[in-house]
Amino acid sequence: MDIKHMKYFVEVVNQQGMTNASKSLYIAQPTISKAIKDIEKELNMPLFDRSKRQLVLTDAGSVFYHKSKEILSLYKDLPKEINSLLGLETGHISIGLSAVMNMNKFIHILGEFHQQYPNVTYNLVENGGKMIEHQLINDEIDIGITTLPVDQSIFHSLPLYQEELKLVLNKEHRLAQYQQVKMSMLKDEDFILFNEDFYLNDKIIEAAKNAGYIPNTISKISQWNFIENLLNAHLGVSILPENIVGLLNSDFKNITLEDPGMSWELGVIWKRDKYLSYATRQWIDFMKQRL
DNA sequence: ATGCATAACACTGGAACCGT
DNA sequence: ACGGTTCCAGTGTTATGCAT
Repeated sequence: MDIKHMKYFVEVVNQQGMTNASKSLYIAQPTISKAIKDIEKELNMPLFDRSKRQLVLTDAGSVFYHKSKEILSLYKDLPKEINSLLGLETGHISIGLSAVMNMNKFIHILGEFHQQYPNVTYNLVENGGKMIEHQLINDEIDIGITTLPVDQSIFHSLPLYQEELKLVLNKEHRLAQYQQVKMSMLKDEDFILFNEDFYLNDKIIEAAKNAGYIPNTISKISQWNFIENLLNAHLGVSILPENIVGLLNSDFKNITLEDPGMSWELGVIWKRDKYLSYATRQWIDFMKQRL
């Protein structure tokens, strides 16, 4: 059994079948079949339940899958590790960014990190908090920036900053004259919310429920800058973190919400029990120093 | 029809051997 | 010591069988 066996096995699981795996790996199906048999022979236990139409992982197969992924990840990062020992400090970091955050703060820190480690490259992906957690669990990204708290048994976290959530509406709106508003006063309003991938969405719906109603959602978006157009068109009101409010056109009115708990905290999170590349570890250390 | 397993065969690279 | 040849194990392919 070697790295190649593990690579084939992981691909069979990922592609949900040997035939699909053979296609994605550009090799013949029997090669895969034989490789899986070889592993099973060496381990002396089946990795798949073949009695069903589709291959199903056995308990042993599940353990082998997760361990193989770890080993393949270690193997992939080996050249980078060696480079870091030689002082070349190269690497690549995939970062999932909350689509509801002020990017300027983050980009500034990234810029400073780049000065120190110019050979490190990045993949920046914008998403909702739930999707970021999902991507971290599936090892699709190395680091996420999202809402805290997170499940501490799955993730490590580092708080970034806390901010208030503000009601944002058109200046001509009937509530625009108020300095402070309660959620209960928004009972008859149409809400422009984020989609279900966003924890902000959950928070707003929960606050509305606490105030005794289910918010009437007129539109669900995945990019905060769409809100500007929808507010301009008098389509409804929205609730946004104050850092995002600061980026909006000044023609909108933002109002403090009196209800308790209308704030949130953003933080850096990464998966527990996962091997982190040299570049990723440096990035986390750098963030810790900066914060 | 589709997907996995098996058999037979081809190709490749390394080890062993041999002649110069 | 060096270079050429042979052998063999490992890894892949195609063809085909079998189960669902």
